[in-house]
Amino acid sequence: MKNIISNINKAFDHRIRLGIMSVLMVNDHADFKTLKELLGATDGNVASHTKALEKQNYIKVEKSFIDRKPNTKYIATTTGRKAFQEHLAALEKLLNPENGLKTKS
Amino acid sequence: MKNIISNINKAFDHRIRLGIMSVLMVNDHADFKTLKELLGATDGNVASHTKALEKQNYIKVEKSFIDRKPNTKYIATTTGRKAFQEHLAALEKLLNPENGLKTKS
DNA sequence: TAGTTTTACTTTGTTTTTCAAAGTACTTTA
DNA sequence: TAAAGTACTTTGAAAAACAAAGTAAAACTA
Repeated sequence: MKNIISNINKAFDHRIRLGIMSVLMVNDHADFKTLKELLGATDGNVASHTKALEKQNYIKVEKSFIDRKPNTKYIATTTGRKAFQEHLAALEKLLNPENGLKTKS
Repeated sequence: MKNIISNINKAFDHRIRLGIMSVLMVNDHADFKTLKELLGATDGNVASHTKALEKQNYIKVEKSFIDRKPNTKYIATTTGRKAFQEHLAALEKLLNPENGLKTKS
């Protein structure tokens, strides 16, 4: 490890994306509206952050019609779950005071 | 709490700022060069992220000369320490799977 | 059944943030 | 005293974030 933040994943460096992943880790899927409400985000915000995670292959999208209305369902991919867990491990390591951050005694 | 990310502090939403605060939580101070090396960041990057934290009154800066060379020392303020600890609490709460993120049984 | 509102998103363009290269002001070394 | 190094700061381009506006179909309303 070259530096103390090298294992922190840039893709999860934003609270909305962190929130999306957290939701998708405990639920096998969540739809657009659910994410929007849980995160208190605007439509455009949910759209762009989910798109960013999709681009990285961390989540996938399934579009269908439920009750004749369009429904967009987001699901964390295996890659995404793995990446997120590694991110959490990196966070824990960084934030744990007993981890060599002290520069002098 | 209106939504699951409302207690996550936007000011710490970036890995470099997270790293700076982590370092300043365990060390009573750190200078420019130390932060730069620990974080593996560029000069401009350290400058702008410390400035952002300074603007929020989360860290303060002390400038002096050591061995006739300019030295910039960063110190976490009481406000900053408090804000960071609250941020960590919010993160833990969000990331703990047993915290009401499940939308259905 | 024509018009209005709502739902479920997507697109757009502005604003904000991030970033590293270049700049500054010294000090040190040759 | 010229060149190189140190310790930052400034700058401006590039990328990201954001919410307002747009779209399209459904549902309600008169």
